[in-house]
Amino acid sequence: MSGLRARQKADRHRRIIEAAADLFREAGYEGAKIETIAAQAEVSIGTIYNYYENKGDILGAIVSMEVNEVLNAGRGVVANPPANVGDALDTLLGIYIEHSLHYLSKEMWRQAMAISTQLPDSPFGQAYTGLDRALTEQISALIARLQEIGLARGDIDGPALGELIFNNMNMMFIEFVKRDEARIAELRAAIRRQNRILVAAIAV
Amino acid sequence: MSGLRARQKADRHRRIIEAAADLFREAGYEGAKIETIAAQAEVSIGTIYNYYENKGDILGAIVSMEVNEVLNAGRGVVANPPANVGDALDTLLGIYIEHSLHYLSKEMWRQAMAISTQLPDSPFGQAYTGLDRALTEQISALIARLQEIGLARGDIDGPALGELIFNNMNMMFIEFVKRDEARIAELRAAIRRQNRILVAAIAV
DNA sequence: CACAAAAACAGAATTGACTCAATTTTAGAA
DNA sequence: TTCTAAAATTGAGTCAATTCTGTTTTTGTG
Repeated sequence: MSGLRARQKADRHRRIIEAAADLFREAGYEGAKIETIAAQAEVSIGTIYNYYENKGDILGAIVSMEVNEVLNAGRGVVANPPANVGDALDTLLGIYIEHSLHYLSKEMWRQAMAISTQLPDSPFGQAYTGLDRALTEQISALIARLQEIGLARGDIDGPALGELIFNNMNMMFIEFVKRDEARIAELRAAIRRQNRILVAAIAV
Repeated sequence: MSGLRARQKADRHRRIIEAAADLFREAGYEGAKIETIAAQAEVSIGTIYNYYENKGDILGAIVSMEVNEVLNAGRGVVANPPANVGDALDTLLGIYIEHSLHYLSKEMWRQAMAISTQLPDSPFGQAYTGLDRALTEQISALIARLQEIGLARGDIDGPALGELIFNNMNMMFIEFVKRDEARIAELRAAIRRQNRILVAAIAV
């Protein structure tokens, strides 16, 4: 039952993603033609569209892998947070940001974000919304953890705060990927400055 | 010197924008073909591209008008803010949000936002970044005003707070336009809930 | 008023994402 | 092993944004 067909399918998925990732890196998202991806993956154009609804979904598959890695890395911080609110937030958001350009270029991020708002109901659009939610929840989980430990005030609206922090970081990240010359260190510093207001309000 | 050519130019700009706005409303952004816009504006396809770099820039011109109206409306609130921090913020952000769907549909917003991150260096991409900045600064100006009046603590980092509030609202607005069934009232309520944390931290 | 240069216009040609009807491959029943 | 239905693949064709090149209009000068 797990026969040939399933194996070929998985293999073709892999070949398409690999070819696309290579070409996106080399030529950029716009520069990578479906025709070229198909050729490099040794499948036809039609097959690509059998596996992915549109070009954006191919990029989406790559972005999802990246974000899932980030979520994974974040778990460690939530389980074992630094001993004060400011550092805990900075560490978690730092992981998100530092990881972000490992596999994806700024251009790829720009495209991915654009597609996710342009086609919110496409497979990737929905997946992306889910990833955002997962990140938001991880931040909320960190806050809940800090409240448990007694590092953050218990009367704070944790979920709302998590959204606030994620939304702000995400918007800052969008502006960051829009400017090629923007540096990660500056991004982190700016976010720290903004979060300082919150940290002051919620630290015990 | 201000002769025929300049007048024709202004007239063609107007005709293109009007035709595009009509068609975007009727058929949606994707559904509106450049060919049709050109026909309705009584110019050729080539001429449209002489006036706008790409389809997105046409939408951009419409969005810019809308946001400028919103900025204008916001000035009144900054000049004469409600007598407490929570209401002042709610009133200003309320104006932004309530105005937002006057001329633009959610689909048009989705496209506009997507384009602004996809092509940050296109004329519209840059304009959009400028508009975001102007909105952020207006929020910061409101905070400064509240600090002057003595309604907000003077030791708060106003500019950073302005960014935080704008970024959060903007991200919430993006999620709002991504879901057709989302309602303005719910959006405002969610933002109020998030801002409550900030209001508690900065109100005198 | 002519006329040359500059600016604007026009629309056919190009390009690249995506579709679709025909063909090939696989699964599994007889 | 043979056969048939279902699943998957293929690539030529479609569609719409954008480009490009030749033509027309405007401007300012002699």
